[in-house]
Amino acid sequence: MTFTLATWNINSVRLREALVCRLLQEEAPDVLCLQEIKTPVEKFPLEQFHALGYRHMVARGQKGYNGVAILSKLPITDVGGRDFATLGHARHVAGQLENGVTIHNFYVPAGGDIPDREQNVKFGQKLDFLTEMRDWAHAEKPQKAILVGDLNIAPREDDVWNHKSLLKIVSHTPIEVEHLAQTQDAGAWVDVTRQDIPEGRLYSWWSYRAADWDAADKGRRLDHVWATPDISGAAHGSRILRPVRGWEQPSDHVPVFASFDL
DNA sequence: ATGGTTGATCCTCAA
Repeated sequence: MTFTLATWNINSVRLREALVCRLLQEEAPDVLCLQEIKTPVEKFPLEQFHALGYRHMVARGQKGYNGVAILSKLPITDVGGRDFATLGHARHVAGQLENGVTIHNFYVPAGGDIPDREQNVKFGQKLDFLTEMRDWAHAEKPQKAILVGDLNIAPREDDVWNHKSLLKIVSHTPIEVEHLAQTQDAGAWVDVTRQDIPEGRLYSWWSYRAADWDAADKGRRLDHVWATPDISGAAHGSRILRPVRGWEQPSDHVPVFASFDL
């Protein structure tokens, strides 16, 4: 059986309910992982997604900020959501499909503007969150697992529009890239997007602040799909849906897709 | 070096 999964930072699911419906209708992923739903779970707009065949969901929400959800056509069991770095934020939820695959959906803290934990508490919290993800992966020894989400780090030189000019910009600093690499190594996670598309620039986010995001094209690859080695060979068909950034009243992130033959 | 935009909620903070 082949299933297709997508991850998308939606930046308010209540405001962009229609955009989610459009993606579900046009692309029909079996599973859609959302970040920054910005709502408590009880106010999540389920009805239209249900009507489109997405009858299953696991989620962690909070009022106004953060929040993660996994919408699925396939039955999915809630297997927990952890409060990494003890921030009291809804930034992780995990679900298990009937084929035994576990999906972890993450929204890693953005980290503020100054890349120094002495001057900026949020940067320290971001690094601590990644360190706890590393320790968790080391202890968990994940198998048949997929980890997706807005990890808020663009690790490679070709994951950003200009490597040199972003070295001191939060999301591409060497210390963040090192923390992300340690998290990835601890779970033996394979970067599925780069397994499928090893060469060339890839972006999944473009700032709202650019006058013309498309022409300027100052993007970063902040959104990731990882898999454990026992199923990474089954992955194929990765895509980043750049045109979604041009939809009406868009999120600043676009969906990242991957398929698995399992 | 600076300012640029968006969303939710409260009149500012986070991204």
